Amino acid sequence: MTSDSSRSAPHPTVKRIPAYLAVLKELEEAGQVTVSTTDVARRLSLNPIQVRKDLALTGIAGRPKIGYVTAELIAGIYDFLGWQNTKDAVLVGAGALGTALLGYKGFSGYGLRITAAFDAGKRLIGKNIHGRVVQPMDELESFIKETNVRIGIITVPPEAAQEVAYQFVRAGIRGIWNFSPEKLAVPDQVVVQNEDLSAGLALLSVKLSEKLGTTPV
Amino acid sequence: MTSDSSRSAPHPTVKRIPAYLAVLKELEEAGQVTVSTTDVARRLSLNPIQVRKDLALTGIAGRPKIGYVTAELIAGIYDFLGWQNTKDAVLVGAGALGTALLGYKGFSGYGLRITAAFDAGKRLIGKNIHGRVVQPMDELESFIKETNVRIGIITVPPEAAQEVAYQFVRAGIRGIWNFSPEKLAVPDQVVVQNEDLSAGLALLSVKLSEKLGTTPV
DNA sequence: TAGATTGTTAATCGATTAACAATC
DNA sequence: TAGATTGTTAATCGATTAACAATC
Repeated sequence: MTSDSSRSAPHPTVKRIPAYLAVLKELEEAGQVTVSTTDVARRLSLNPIQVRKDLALTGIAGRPKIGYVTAELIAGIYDFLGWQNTKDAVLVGAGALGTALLGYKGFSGYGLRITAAFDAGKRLIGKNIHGRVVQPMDELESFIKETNVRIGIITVPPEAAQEVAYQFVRAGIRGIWNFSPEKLAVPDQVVVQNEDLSAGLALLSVKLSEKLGTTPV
Repeated sequence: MTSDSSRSAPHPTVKRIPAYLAVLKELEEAGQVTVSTTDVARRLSLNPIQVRKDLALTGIAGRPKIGYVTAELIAGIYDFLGWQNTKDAVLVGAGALGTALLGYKGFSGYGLRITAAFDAGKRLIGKNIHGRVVQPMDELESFIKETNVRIGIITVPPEAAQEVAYQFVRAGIRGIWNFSPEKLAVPDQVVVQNEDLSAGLALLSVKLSEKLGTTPV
């Protein structure tokens, strides 16, 4: 055991891991049996030392001069992220964004399967979206309890988000993937991951202004 | 002038700014004429010192004991982000995610207006999505040049993303908002903001494993 | 063997937090 | 006036990068 397992993994590192996974999968498909961090770093415009340190978290060791066994590293990353066992999730809010997520093929590669969709709007209930029939909100809590699902996805308008979060928590959801711009109040034992478009757009705006020389003040 | 305008703004700060904006707008609507960083920080579970330092970037000064004038601070943030003047953008990839973005009402509050949508699929061309008619790819470059739009949004499958980026660059796009998981090669004068679902999901997975006590190794 | 690569320890860098004087 | 709040300077913390020994 190389790393101190009591310290939790640094967030910046965790966020880079999926990019490593994508590159490694590509290289594996191209028949590359071993891979060096120099190579991975170059493909992602990163520092090789950083890549090495990040990948050390998986517990997979490389060999000097040789590098890492591609397949071993891929398996190590799946283990690290817990993506080797597919986890079920429920989605609430079957609007445009919810529909997009329900139709997204890539989640199977990320160990996620959205098993059910719910919505408050009568117009959407009963509609089949990419193989899942939209269910009414008053069935949400019993569904979560019965199927023991632990991940909830929120794609409702901001004013409805907190109420959905309350229902999630009451029913036993432990991880919330929040696509609404609303900050959610949840108890300590529940984790929230916010996907905030406005933060990304703010960064794009500022980087763009800097690049264009139009200091935005 | 308080801050050194030559140093570019720290990314973590820029990403927090929209959250401040949302809180301040809410408070303004509730009739709160002045606001303290203590109050803003509490509502976002942040450190007041950090909020104060972040908001200093806008150049707006507060007054001891009083706080900041809410409206002034809001205006300052709009200025800082360059969101006071709405910027036009083109979107390529009119699938589920593209449709969701085309239908998103919130962008007007972020100074963004998606003026046109393009797609390579004959099935989608001509379709009216939230008021914009999907155009064929061979009209993309001329459209960008004619309308002088500077922001491009990519919501195509990963294998098509780089080619779209090339077309964007040739036509004069300066900022790319990339929703595909593909790393894009672009020249120095073009900025790219990646919205990567897999990074967010990786963080949720790891945080969840830590919380559930199932050390994922 | 020589050179490339790993992996650890140390140094640097940048962001966050603390301390505190100024002030309404 | 006293207390709350700003805003600056200093200290701390954590992540990135550099240096370098080990090794295939």
